[in-house]
Amino acid sequence: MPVTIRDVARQAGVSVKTVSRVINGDGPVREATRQRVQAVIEALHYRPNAVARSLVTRRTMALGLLIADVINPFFPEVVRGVEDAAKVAGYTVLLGNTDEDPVQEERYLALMQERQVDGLVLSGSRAEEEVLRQAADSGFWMALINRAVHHPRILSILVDNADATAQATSYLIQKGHRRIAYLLGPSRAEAARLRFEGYRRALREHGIPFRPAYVVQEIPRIEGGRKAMRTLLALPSPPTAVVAYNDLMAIGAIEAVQEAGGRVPDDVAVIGFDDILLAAYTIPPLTTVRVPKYEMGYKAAAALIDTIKIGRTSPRVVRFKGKIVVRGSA
Amino acid sequence: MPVTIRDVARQAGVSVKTVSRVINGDGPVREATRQRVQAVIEALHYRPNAVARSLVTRRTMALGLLIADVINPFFPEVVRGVEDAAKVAGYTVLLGNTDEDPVQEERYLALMQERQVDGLVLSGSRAEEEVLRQAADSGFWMALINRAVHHPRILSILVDNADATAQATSYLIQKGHRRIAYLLGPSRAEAARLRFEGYRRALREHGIPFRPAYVVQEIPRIEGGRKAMRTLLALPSPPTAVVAYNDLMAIGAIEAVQEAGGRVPDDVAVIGFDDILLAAYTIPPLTTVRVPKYEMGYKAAAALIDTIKIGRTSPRVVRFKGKIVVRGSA
DNA sequence: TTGTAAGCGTTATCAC
DNA sequence: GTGATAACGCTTACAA
Repeated sequence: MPVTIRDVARQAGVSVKTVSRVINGDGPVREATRQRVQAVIEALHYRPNAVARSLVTRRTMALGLLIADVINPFFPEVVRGVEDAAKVAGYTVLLGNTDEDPVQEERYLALMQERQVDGLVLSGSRAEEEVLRQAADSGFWMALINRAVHHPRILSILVDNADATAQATSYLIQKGHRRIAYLLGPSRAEAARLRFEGYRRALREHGIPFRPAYVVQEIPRIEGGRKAMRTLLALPSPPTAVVAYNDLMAIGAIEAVQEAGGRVPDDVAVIGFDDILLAAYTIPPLTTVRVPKYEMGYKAAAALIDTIKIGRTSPRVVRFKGKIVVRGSA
Repeated sequence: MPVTIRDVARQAGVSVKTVSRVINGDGPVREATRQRVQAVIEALHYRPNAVARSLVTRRTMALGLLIADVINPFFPEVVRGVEDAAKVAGYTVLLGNTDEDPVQEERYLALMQERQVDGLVLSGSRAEEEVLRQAADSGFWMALINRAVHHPRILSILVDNADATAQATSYLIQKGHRRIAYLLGPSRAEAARLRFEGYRRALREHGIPFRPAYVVQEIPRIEGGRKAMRTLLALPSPPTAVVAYNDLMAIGAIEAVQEAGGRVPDDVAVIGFDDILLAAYTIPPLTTVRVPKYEMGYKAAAALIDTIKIGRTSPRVVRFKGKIVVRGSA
């Protein structure tokens, strides 16, 4: 039988309310009483039951965290950022992997609501906007990383996807490239759309015509990048440079070029996005856009917690800047 | 105001118990009643409050998961394994990073108990054995990954650290190496002791004298490996091969050799442990011992859940085999 | 097949 | 300063 607040009260010869006061350090308690209660708490190894507390306070001091997949090297840093911010504020994190599957994400969303988490951080979210809106309407606080949804209970933590990709593309153009391809990510992802937009904008600004054949969409993994690059290489006039939706695809692209007997960056320059750990270790090391993943996770959780505390989102959107990291692939 | 089981009952013109029966699909309910209740549940968007349920059932259907650090490439796969097994069984995962710090780990342990998780999975655990024992004594179920503690409520999920390292060392010996160094991990880690033991055993079995100067202890990161290797390289008679506690140290060692103008594996052969994603992408790609991280995480959670269900650990220890993956570094 | 009442372990209300 | 007592939203006897 676990020891309860009642046991402590009885043992200390006080009421439960007094014990509660001692635990939470709120209401007034005579010092002598406090010490006596404290002693009993330690003697009995009493631990307050957070479940019972949550039932009455209506707060679980827990945050849900839904990510696409921890094994995907983009997410661990986000997770760590969220966890650190949560810890600082006394919150616990409930983790779920959604595999970029709207159905799984929605299922988890419902689960998190049942579990009464005080707020939810979503990274790699692919659920229908309507579903997110509905959850928010029902009183749920959310922070979206790399996705924007305009709603008074939804916070968005963004990186300047379009600008950063435009910069990366311009960088290639300045290096003399004209035949620049784009490896497109999943169309459900807002980030994918925005990055692609940045690519097109840079082309436009430099007066380089957009060629649909230079855009290949694939799954945002190494295999996807490899496959996409093979397609591009088979073109009558293959590109001399490639901008990828993310590092994983970029790495796959490098592999495909090398498999085909080409050299990177001499034959084909490759530039990625995210700056995952692996990026520094490929051959050649990947030139990419660094996304402040940890910081974004931290900020998402910290801002969400603030939001919950004050009862409104302010600010509604936080923007981070991506930064080109020039290494060997472009 | 959130809608409760009472609201549903009132609206459907039945008792709360009947609604409860419909939700949980237990007791007998007339089909017509069931449908009526179900309709009201949907109309009202009713979601049972898991906190209230947990308070009375005394089960949270939640597992705690304490790891050293999600950013350390060893852990994401473990996390994913745990999460997948938990999901299958209807459990939720509460995540915590302990940074291999006993103090933080113990703090989390207490927190998880307050939160009433049904069981706890620990990977990269560094808490005092006494602390774990005490938690177990107080009725807490635990699964330890890569650490053995003999206790009726503690499950251990192990990889054959000693054997696998002995194999790796023997592999080097068979390749003709005689001056083989060892990069030792954190002495608090049981895995570190066991792997080191395997190294010594292999040496002994092949009649190669053990040289203390060939053992360097460092933090189990890339920097640690680099530092340790530099020390070894400065020896009057430096080793021609190195076995590392983990891949991160091995990667650092490779870097140190190359920095010093040496070639891997020609001048110094390097062999790691774990087989993290990065291992396949270093130059040269790392020869290492593959540890079934995902499987160990999955098994830990699955076995823990079984254990909770039947009320006893059976079996008490699960052993996995490491397997040498020969790539380019040895 | 359905309902009533008690109680899970806390905190909140309001009196003393 | 301190203590009864009523919630919180649900499940579990036990009745009906």
